[in-house]
Amino acid sequence: MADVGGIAGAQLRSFIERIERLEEEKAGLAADIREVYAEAKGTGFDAKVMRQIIRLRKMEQADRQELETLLDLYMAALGMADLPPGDSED
Amino acid sequence: MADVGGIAGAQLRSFIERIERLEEEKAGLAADIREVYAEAKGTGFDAKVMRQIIRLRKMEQADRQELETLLDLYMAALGMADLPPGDSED
Amino acid sequence: MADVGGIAGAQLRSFIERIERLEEEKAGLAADIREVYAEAKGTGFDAKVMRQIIRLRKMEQADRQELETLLDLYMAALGMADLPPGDSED
Amino acid sequence: MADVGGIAGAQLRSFIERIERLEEEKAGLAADIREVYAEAKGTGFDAKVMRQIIRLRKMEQADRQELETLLDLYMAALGMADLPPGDSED
DNA sequence: CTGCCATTTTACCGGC
DNA sequence: GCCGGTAAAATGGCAG
Repeated sequence: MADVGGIAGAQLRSFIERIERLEEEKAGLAADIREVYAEAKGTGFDAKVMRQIIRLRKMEQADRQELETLLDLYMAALGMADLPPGDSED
Repeated sequence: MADVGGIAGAQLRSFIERIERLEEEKAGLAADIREVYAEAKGTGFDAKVMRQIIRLRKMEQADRQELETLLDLYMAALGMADLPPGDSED
Repeated sequence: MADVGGIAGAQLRSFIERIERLEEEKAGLAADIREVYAEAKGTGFDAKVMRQIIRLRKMEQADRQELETLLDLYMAALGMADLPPGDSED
Repeated sequence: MADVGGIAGAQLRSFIERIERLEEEKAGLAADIREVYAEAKGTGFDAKVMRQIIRLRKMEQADRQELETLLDLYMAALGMADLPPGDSED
């Protein structure tokens, strides 16, 4: 610990408050998201399915990134420069 | 689902994208929070202690909320109004 | 998985069954709890209020725990032992 | 509410304590279950897969019960007595 | 049958 | 780099 009861106390307090503020904003966004789900539900969509879709899209994106990372690795290993995106073929 | 292949597709897409956007912002805030922890750590504070403090503060606040809820419940059970001031209802 | 189709199958089955057994008991207790709530309701108590009280008590207890944890963390950070009494160490 | 501050208080306390006791036991079982998962993990099994299996088995069992319930309904509708299991015909 | 709450499960983050 | 614990998300159950 830095300095119990000294100047560090004020600094710690500052850090804590910054974090709490950010967490509040985060909670606000979570609330917004819930609202959107609710609205979608009101329009006849099933939230559970929607969540699945979003999860899937995220994973596909992650896979894509992983693939690109792997590609970069291979290319680096081969001594080839980074080709512009959109030119990869399978 | 509302209408597979119909106009609902566009609507669903819109909902999904709104959510994804919000989630992105949320992830951004999470990153910010991590940064603050890192900065604090760099100044000599222990993240574990900080998290504990924040958790404790949140719980104290939650306790307060719980107590109020309990009070409201009791008052409702006793047939007392506890309406917010200025809120008239017919 | 350890060994598909080998002896591991029996082992897995054993784990699964142990868990299922425990879950059954757990479900039994949940049923018991529901019964108590029902009985209380029959005596004129409001389950919602009861739940709130129980939640509050649990949180107060949790707060206590958190405070102790925090204290331990501080003491550890300050290099103080906080060993249980009677626990000698060389 | 029954009687704020009267004899009901003792009764309420009793109910609360019974519930808290049961919840404690329930928590104990949850801990046991976690232990089994841990043990299984130590033997090389993946907890996530195990959970999936257990969920599946439960659903199958639920389906079976649903089927039996449905069968009972049909039989009742047909004015037929409860036949011993294994004697169902379509 | 809808909304709320508890529980459970998954994902993340820090420690060893 | 993995593991353990901790926080968030999500699912399921319950009351109204």
